[in-house]
Amino acid sequence: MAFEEEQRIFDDFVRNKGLKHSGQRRDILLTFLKTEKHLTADELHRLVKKRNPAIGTATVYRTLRLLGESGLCREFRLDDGAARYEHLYGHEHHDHLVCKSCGNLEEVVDPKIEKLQEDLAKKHGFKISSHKMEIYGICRKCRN
Amino acid sequence: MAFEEEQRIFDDFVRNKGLKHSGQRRDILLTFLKTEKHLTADELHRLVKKRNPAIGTATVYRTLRLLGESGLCREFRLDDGAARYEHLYGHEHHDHLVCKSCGNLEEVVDPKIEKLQEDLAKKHGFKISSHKMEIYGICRKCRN
DNA sequence: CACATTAATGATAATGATTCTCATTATTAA
DNA sequence: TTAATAATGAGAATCATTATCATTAATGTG
Ligand SMILES: [Mn+2]
Ligand SMILES: [Mn+2]
Ligand SMILES: [Zn+2]
Ligand SMILES: [Zn+2]
Repeated sequence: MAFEEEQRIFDDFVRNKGLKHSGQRRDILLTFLKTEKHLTADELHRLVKKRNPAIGTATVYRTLRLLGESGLCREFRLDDGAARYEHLYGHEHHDHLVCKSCGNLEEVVDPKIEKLQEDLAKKHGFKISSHKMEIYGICRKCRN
Repeated sequence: MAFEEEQRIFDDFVRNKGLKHSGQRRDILLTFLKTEKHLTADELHRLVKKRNPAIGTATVYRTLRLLGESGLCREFRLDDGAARYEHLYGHEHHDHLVCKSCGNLEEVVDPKIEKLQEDLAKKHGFKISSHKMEIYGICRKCRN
């Protein structure tokens, strides 16, 4: 089984917090790790239920919060409102090209833009803690 | 009374759509125009009720949609989930510096960043329809 | 292993934002 | 003034997410 590194991180996190392990948490973690998609809690829940049909909504949300706290995942939201989750561990910061046709998210980074964002903030006396940039449009595939 | 231009745009829009005028719509429009803040529907509703206490929630949402369709306002959402509305007519595209301490939004534009965003999309064969960029952190005032 | 302690779970209720439904009222053009 | 029809507001419905709580499972100890 892969993801030993991530599993170890989560195990350590759980132990250090005085929490307990559970089959549900393991199922959710592995299902999350197995996809590189940007899933909503509901989409992840559907996937996890293939592995363990009894898992409840609340447990998915609760575990997602723990994954966030342990540094394994990151929550963000597009303009559609629902929260989405993506891998954080071993993934550099990046922004997204969001296709309004197929819904796919392409991950991109432009160091020049990142630099200019810092300059822009500095010029306004603003201390950055994070930023987000999304470009909406039609992806190459969908344009044919 | 100011905002003649915006009022004419809205009147034309209503007429061309075969809709009707109403005191409520006028109250909501004027209240919206009078602030330069980035309000949620609920915040706007509170303000409008000072002018007309009987106005209902649904009417605020319905009118906000019409303002959007007529080009007078733009909906967007920060990472907190709730939709916010800002003036669109007579306002250039801009991005936001979002202060996590006082909640203030500062409007900014950097033509160099805008240009690099286009280049970035082009490089990926992506056809842009819009984009959003938000920088989160602490504003000058809040840093003391 | 048996037990006590305490965290985890899942069903379900609750919440907050937004939309829908519908009976009533207001606007408009004739 | 009237007939046609759009607009309104109250409240129900919806959707994503969180809270509550009785029950179950995990953990450390003897
Ligand atoms: Mn991503
Ligand atoms: Mn703005
Ligand atoms: Zn696409
Ligand atoms: Zn501030």
